[in-house]
Amino acid sequence: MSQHRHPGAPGSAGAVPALPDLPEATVARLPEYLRALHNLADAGHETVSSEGLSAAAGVNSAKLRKDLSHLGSYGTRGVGYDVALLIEQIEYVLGLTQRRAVALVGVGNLGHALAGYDGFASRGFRIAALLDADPSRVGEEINGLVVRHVDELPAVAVEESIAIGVIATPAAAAQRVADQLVAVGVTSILNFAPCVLSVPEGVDVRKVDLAIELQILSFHEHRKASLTALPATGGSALTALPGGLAATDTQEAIGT
Amino acid sequence: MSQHRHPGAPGSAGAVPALPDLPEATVARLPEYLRALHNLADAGHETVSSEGLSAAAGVNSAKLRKDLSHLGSYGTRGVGYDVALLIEQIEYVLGLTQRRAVALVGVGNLGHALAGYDGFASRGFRIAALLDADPSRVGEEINGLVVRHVDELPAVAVEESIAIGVIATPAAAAQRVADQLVAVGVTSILNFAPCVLSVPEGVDVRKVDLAIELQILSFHEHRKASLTALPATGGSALTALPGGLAATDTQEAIGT
DNA sequence: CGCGATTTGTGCACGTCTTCACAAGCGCCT
DNA sequence: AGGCGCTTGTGAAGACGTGCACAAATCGCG
Ligand SMILES: NC(=O)c1ccc[n+]([C@@H]2O[C@H](COP(=O)([O-])OP(=O)(O)OC[C@H]3O[C@@H](n4cnc5c(N)ncnc54)[C@H](O)[C@@H]3O)[C@@H](O)[C@H]2O)c1
Ligand SMILES: NC(=O)c1ccc[n+]([C@@H]2O[C@H](COP(=O)([O-])OP(=O)(O)OC[C@H]3O[C@@H](n4cnc5c(N)ncnc54)[C@H](O)[C@@H]3O)[C@@H](O)[C@H]2O)c1
Repeated sequence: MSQHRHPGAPGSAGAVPALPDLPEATVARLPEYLRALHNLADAGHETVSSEGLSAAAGVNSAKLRKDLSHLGSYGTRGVGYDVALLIEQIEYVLGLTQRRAVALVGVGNLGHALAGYDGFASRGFRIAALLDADPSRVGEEINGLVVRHVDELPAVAVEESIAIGVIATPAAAAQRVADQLVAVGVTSILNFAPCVLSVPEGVDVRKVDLAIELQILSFHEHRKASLTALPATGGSALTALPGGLAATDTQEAIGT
Repeated sequence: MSQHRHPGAPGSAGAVPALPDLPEATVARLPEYLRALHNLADAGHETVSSEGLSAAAGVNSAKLRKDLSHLGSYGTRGVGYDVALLIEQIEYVLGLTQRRAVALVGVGNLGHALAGYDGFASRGFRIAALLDADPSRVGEEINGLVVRHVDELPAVAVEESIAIGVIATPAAAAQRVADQLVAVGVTSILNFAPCVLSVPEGVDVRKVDLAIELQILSFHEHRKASLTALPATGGSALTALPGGLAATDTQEAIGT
């Protein structure tokens, strides 16, 4: 992944392409397709059918075809999609042709883990700065990066052309940090703190909340339990028993 | 119209198995309401209007009312919702009246952070076991819990009545771990590894993928940039101008 | 050169989610 | 008691997302 030509392109031409207006649901799935495609490429596949790719990504094949058709994608009927080309296309649409610089604010428990995560680098991002408010943490070196004080954010933003801010501070500080990020021009924020952030229009915020995920699972556990407590139909019972391992396909995904 | 069973009876008399069949979208928001409610309760509020709660949770008030109406919840017209009662109701529906035991598999970079996270405990869960395949990690104590070998999973599952499994291993090991979890009766899995898991029907899997979140943000960045850029020729329209954007006041506006 | 096998791209119908708008219910004040 | 303002709960409409089913396109082969 060092070359990137064919930016977009059906119309080819040189000018900046009109970015297709993708449905949110599609945008949320493209990264999944991209990951699956990279796996396929590594495995030596040059082309892949919608059936194959959809299986690898855990979605319905018709949905996948529709998603790809939205970005004016090129598949070949009777053959499938060219893996390398599709990777290029998706990376272009997602804006991954340039490696975006990420600033991570809050280098605590979670922040440390994130700072040391190489999944960022391999998927189009560069952690360009670590920031914290705690003087005792400032100066610490993690993974080759030195933690700087959050007050240096304005300088750092310019130095590193920060495009995305990640908030990993306690909830109480999150809004303040978000304000600071917005103030230096950041228009995309990934928030790990369990709280709602207020930001001006034009700024995108995505939230990751662990406890919420668990609580959703808890609901389904609760529901499953309340169902097994009733059924009278003699069917194939099974409750807590392991039984056989008939792991088959099928999804179980829910969008954010 | 029809009489609803008595609302979440924490005391659980004898039979209240019929759990309302909530829309998935609603289920995903309930935890958010719950968090907001706890904040309100801590702040001393005894009641809250749908307007107030929806603002705190970052959603539309009509949506909130419809969500709550689904779980047969009773608010009082002209007054609002009783905060304490609503908390009870939502916790009941989400199955949080019992503290569910969580097994965390993969105590590496991320696993360490999760193990030390107190947001679990305060939101209805108990990390009951830490498991890893690396012998050199087994025996390590984190936050009062000793890391055990993943092969002990069957024993641990019984000892601790594990209800939910969290996978924080590399992607290559995730499917295997999922199979092991399923084999010991776990029917809810939270997966941090960037891969698709195959599980039998009846098992719920939720995935958290950091890179995907960033890539979605990247798309919107790309889109925003392509909109603001017009005449300038080619090249990436890097926007590193902090002073450019409005200073912004930071109130209102929510990212969806 | 044409044919059959294959696979894409999409029209359409259906289900889910969101949002508006408003009647009905509730408490309070006079 | 009656009226008034406030807030819930919900009908209806529309936006959005999903998946089937099939025509159109393409390849390989005889
Ligand atoms: N640890 C986890 O596994 C985990 C999981 C999910 C969510 N979270 C959430 O992520 C956030 C961080 O969790 P954590 O466990 O790392 O907490 P932590 O207390 O270990 O780390 C927080 C860090 O933020 C820094 N900080 C505080 N105020 C700041 C400010 N104004 N500017 C910059 N830095 C500031 C602190 O100095 C500290 O280093 C919390 O909101 C938590 O709820 C954590
Ligand atoms: N570190 C992060 O911030 C971060 C962020 C997002 C996603 N992730 C994902 O989370 C997962 C873990 O990341 P990490 O940085 O902690 O990796 P890590 O290598 O630090 O830790 C992985 C741990 O899993 C253990 N393990 C390996 N195979 C196992 C098995 N079969 N059974 C039990 N344990 C096993 C290893 O011994 C190791 O302790 C990865 O899939 C990663 O992509 C990590």
